[in-house]
Amino acid sequence: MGRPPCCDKVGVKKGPWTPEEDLMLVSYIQEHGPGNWRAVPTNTGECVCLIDRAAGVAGGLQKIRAFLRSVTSVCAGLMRCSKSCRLRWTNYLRPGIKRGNFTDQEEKLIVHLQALLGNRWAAIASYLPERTDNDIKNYWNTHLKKKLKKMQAGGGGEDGASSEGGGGGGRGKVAAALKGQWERRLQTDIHTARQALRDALSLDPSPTSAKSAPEASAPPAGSAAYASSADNIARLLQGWMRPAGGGAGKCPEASGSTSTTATTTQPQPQCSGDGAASASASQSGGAAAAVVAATAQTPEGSTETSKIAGAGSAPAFSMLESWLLDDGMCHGDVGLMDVMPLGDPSEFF
DNA sequence: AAAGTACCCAACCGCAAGGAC
DNA sequence: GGTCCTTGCGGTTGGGTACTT
Repeated sequence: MGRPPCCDKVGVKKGPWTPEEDLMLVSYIQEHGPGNWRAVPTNTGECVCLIDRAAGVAGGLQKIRAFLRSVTSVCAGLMRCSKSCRLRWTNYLRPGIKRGNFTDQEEKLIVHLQALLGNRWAAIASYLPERTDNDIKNYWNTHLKKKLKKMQAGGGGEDGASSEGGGGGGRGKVAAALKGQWERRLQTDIHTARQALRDALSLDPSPTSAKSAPEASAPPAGSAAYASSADNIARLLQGWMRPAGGGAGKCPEASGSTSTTATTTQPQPQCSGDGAASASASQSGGAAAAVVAATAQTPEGSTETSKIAGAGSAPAFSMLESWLLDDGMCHGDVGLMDVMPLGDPSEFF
């Protein structure tokens, strides 16, 4: 048999993405929505027309248009394989992505989930709607793994949750037992698996614990300023405006402040569809923001937008339960971080 | 100041699952 | 039912940057 390569190896560009490539991709997705990645490399030649169409939104588009026209390769479409396009979108460009600076709360949640789910980064990422699996995976490999190792080596073993540590103290055993329990049940019946998940999470539904959300370490859900891809694109645009000094595709301010064109955006209730996205566009006022906001409206983006954090709500167990367990519920309505106050990982188990 | 080393992260690769034909 | 195609996932790598000597 043998699977054919996802694309011709000849003439396919690899390596870091350039700002113009990013914009082409975003423009394409604005028009067609995420998905059908196979068609992206061939169809992205349309992007200049799209940008023309959007030219009235902000003056900055004139510059973008001029820039794109100055790049001869633009009209030939993206010289990228579909896989690369999808990855770039999901890991970097899609709306609602928060980059860098993991909060303590997020850190703990990742540790919890890693203990429960193992290295199923996509599954873990689904509980952190504004983080990508790649981001979480990187963060785990570079920070958390070491941290946990240190803790265990330090004798405390505050968190026996590491999948590698395995041993640890009694708490680690409990965690392992819970994990095993949950997985066994998952294999037998989805309903019992749901119950197992409930058991494993063993949340205290009391209002006191619900109120104990660490407001200092994490912003209130309603006002969480998650960087949208408008910010991401704005950074790219910043890169354009500068002399091409650094490596292509690398944003000088990749983890730093947002540009002047992009203001902080509110969490967008993506599942509800349109309003918030366009609001974000008008707030940002930038060309890329308009492009991105329009992208967020695409109806095909259900799989993408379902990961996007929405407005917070009172951290009630019923909400958490729904969020976690209801297949039909759009996960974009509320992020787990919004409903699940986290304490010490060791307390968790 | 230069060289060496460690760290971080974006991107690639290969595999697997699911759907279409 | 079999084959091919597309998408998603997890592991790994390579290049850039920061830090140390």
